[in-house]
Amino acid sequence: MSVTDQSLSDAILDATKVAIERWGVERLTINDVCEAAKVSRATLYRAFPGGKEVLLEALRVRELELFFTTLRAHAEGETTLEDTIVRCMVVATSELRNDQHLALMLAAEPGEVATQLTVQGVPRIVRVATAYLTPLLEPYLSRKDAADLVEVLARMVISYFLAPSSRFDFTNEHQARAFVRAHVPFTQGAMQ
Amino acid sequence: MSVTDQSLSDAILDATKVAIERWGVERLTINDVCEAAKVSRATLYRAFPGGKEVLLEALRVRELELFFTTLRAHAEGETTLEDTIVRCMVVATSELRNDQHLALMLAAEPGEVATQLTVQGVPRIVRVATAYLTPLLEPYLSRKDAADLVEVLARMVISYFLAPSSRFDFTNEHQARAFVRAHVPFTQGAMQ
DNA sequence: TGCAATGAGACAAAAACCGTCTTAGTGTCT
DNA sequence: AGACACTAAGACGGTTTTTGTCTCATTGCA
Repeated sequence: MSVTDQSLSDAILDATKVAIERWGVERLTINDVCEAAKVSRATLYRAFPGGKEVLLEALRVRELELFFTTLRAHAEGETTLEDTIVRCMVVATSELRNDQHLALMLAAEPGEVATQLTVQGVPRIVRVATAYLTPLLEPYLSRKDAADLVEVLARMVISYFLAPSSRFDFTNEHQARAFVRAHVPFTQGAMQ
Repeated sequence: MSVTDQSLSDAILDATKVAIERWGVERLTINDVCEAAKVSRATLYRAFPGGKEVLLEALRVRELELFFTTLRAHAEGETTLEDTIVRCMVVATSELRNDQHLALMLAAEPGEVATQLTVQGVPRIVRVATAYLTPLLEPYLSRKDAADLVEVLARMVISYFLAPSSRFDFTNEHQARAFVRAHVPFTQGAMQ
């Protein structure tokens, strides 16, 4: 039962993603999702009681966790604090640029991304980022320092993603490293 | 007045195109067009009395004529019947592949393209094609033969666009030429 | 000033959408 | 076979969107 539910919910969330990519969140309809998932409306409402809002919220949660799971996997091989941080920044920024993880995480159209991302999205992103990435830094820092650092870095990545700077392009490893050395505590050459 | 009307209508049609590219024809609303055109609803309904249907119909007409105007311009330089035919086929097929002229001409979503294109669209396309392209062939053929040939070729291009063949890819000049020589009357090597 | 064109928005009618519910069908387990 | 869980299909009333029309104030220009 639990397994069936899981795959049904997943299939519906997959379909939601597909439907959003086609119609955009604003024009998304429950029927779109049902058609994409080849599922009746009754079934969808059973899986996600509460309708569209609950569905989108579930999708956001799933995509957000997927995002940070992937990110952590990319950075797990690094062997120093600086390398770990740099890798996280590069991968996170690159993923945000290419994919539309963003639109899915935030369930907002391009125009509203900025608003949603700053006002509503950041706290949750910071929370998940802390939960997923703090362990990566614990070999090098105390738990509290690691958590504090993850939060700061998450905010940095979001800020530079929303408003790119000509000084630092975080998709470029060298520039990301230069940024880290200049501005992140606990790393070589950082301002203390 | 006439000039102003002309540029207003054109601006609205341009906006319609933009809005369709963003939302798709199915989810297109009049307000989308008004916003894209920065025009009030009253103005739009004054320019296109009858609403969405009239608007889309006007867009189809404009895009269709633009398509064949461009096509004729591409083929006007050729100096033999065969070259003219080949060029038309290559350019037409290529344009259809790349752009979404199709969606605009037919005002239909991908799923419905086939239906619309075969049942409703073909007669009109054939009519416009005949009007625009027949003159290109008149140096080589009688008016009647030219018109008949244009119709057949138009149907060929549409058919091979909808259901591509591994034998003949009309975007490839050599393959198009081979097709013409094998199957089009009045050209060298054709079956009579 | 007078005139043509436009923007803004109110308005009712039509359409789309939502969320719930019933019914009938399907497959599974005992 | 019979009970059970699950689903597709679609009817339903209520809500929101969208449509098309209309009025009125404003703008720009002769």
